[in-house]
Amino acid sequence: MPQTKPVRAGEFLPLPRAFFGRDPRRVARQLLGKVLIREASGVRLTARIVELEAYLGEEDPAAHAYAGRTPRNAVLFGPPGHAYIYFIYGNHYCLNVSCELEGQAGSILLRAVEPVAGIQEMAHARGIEVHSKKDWPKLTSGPGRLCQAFGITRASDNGRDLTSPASGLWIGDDGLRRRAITVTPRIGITKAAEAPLRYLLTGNAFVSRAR
DNA sequence: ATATCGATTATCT
DNA sequence: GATAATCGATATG
Repeated sequence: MPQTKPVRAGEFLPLPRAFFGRDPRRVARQLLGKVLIREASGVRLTARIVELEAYLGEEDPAAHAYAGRTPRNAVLFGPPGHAYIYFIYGNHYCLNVSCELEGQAGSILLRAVEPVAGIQEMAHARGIEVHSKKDWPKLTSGPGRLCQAFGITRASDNGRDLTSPASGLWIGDDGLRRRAITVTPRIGITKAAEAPLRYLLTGNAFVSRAR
């Protein structure tokens, strides 16, 4: 679903529901280069999506939906384009976007974004100081980091509609034409660890590093 | 530069 | 009781 309508600088168009109502592998590729937007109390944070992973639902042993629908993963079984947020390792939140048609439970894990606007607000939320651009990757390079930078928690944001600017957390298109994509195995998992389902912008300095 | 480890809780066995 | 789609600190080369 390529962007055709021109967009003014700093302006974003929301993505239609149908954008997310497809195979997570296709959605993942098309989501690279799009922009995550948070608008709360008059402040706007934006960051470009540079790394993500596809999870294939009930057929994917690494997916939270593998064991079927539970209270925790219910959002994944609902309509596409919504935020599924989970808490991990007793410390961190991670943000997913639900994909595929209702009843199927595919999703995309956002692993890294490149800060565009609201740098100081992100630094404050992360509890760190950024003195120059070389510090920016510490803000949002990693699934836990980007959630902290954007103030995303399960309590505040699970189930949010990411296609709607009114929700205060959404994904927009500014018309940028992305460059090449690199595909690798997913990071940090033990089941189905070899499947090539991690997608990143080739050469981008804000992707998370393998641990 | 890489390696190892502790934090801290929801979820599952 | 064990594990987990992580991170930051510390140790070591």
